[in-house]
Amino acid sequence: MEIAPKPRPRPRGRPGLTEQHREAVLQAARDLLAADGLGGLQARALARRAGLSVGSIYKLFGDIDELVRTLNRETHREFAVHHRAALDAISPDETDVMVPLMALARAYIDFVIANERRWAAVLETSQRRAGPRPPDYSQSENALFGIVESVIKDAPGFADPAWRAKAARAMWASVHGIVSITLPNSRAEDPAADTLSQIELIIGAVIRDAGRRSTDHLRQAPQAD
Amino acid sequence: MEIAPKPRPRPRGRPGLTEQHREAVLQAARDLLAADGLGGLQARALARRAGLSVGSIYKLFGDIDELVRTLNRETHREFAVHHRAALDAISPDETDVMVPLMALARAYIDFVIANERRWAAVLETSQRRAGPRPPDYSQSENALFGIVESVIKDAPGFADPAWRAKAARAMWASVHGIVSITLPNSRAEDPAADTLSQIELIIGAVIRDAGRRSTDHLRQAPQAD
DNA sequence: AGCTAAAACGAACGATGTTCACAAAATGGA
DNA sequence: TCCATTTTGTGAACATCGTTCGTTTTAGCT
Repeated sequence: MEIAPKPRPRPRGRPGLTEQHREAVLQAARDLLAADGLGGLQARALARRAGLSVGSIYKLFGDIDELVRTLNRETHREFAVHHRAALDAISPDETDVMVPLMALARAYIDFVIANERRWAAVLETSQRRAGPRPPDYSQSENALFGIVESVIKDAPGFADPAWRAKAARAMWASVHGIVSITLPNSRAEDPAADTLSQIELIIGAVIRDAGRRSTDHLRQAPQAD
Repeated sequence: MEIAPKPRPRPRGRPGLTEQHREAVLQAARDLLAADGLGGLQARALARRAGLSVGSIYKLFGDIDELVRTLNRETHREFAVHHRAALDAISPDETDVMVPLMALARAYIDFVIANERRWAAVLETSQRRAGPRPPDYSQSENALFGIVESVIKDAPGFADPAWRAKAARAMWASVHGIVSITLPNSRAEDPAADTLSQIELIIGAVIRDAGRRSTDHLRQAPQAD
């Protein structure tokens, strides 16, 4: 006797909010975020654009912060996919570590430019919090650090795993700093060019320095401090 | 005949708000910012703590944003003074560039730790704006970049002024990135240690790389791109 | 004192996030 | 078919913001 796959009878009362309703709110939120930034995500505006009442927004998401967190999770996912794609586009027999590293940097810049307000929302919400960071951001950060770590794994001077992890974190925190300071302030015709060139200066120095330290004097592996 | 030094007669009506009143509001604002962050700077709370009415806050500052800008200017000034003091504490016949650079990094970290919410307020307000950055932040940034530039002026590999300027900006944007990512996330007993060590990795690599490039092959000075 | 000018005061307005008593909607039994 | 019942979306109402502006207070002058 086969057990029926739970053809649960419809519940008693008024039909509830469906997944489509949730998606309608999310789409309204995406539009408003892209148009007006975090400040555009207001309960009444969302309800109107999604064709629902204010109360339903709260039934679906608890509060506006939770809706913002949902959008930020989306942004993080796309961010990760975007970087993986940039890496995958590189020839597997490429030997110069700078090539994948700069491809990642370029991907970072492109993503920030193409998703200006969404990325700003991620940074703002991850910064305002007092306590521990929301897991999303840390997780996404760690994922990116992990990618960098794997890229430099076979480069000369990055043999020690602990040191490699530290270098990966330091390099990508630097990229984050350069992007977030240089990109919004640039009033050049090509804002990415200056940013990219500063990144190359830093990353190039770290890679060359590690390589020299591992081959110049053969007596020891690179050490922190 | 000497012109009397303007002993202007008191104006007619009710006595206006004095500089003391303005300072009372600022002190209330400083307290609330340190205690509750930017969200604590509310018109009614400020008025109560300063012993004034809500309307007076607006007479004195126009709006809350202007009050926040005033506080941020203060923070920027102290930030600059703090860094200059850290530099001045270094022996003038110190020859290793890493010494003043790491002293600046340490000063940066110490300031962020000692002025957590004030610094967060500076970053938040400089980030949320759509148009050009407020002049304060850019000015303070440029001042710090200028200090770094002057520190590396005589280091080997930084002869070219344009390249030196770029390196200074890139290095200090990196420091900013490392501090803002590593410091809030660290749950080690000494959060500054990890941050400082990552900074040393980056700055050390850039300084050594520039030095090697200028002495190893004597044919040319370091070039960007 | 009374008059007048100046300016602080704070009630009131509009906009916001959030809640909750109510009304709407769907099912099951008569 | 109708109504009782249950479930749940609705939106008016509430609390709290930033901000304004008519009113009240205060001082100087006659």
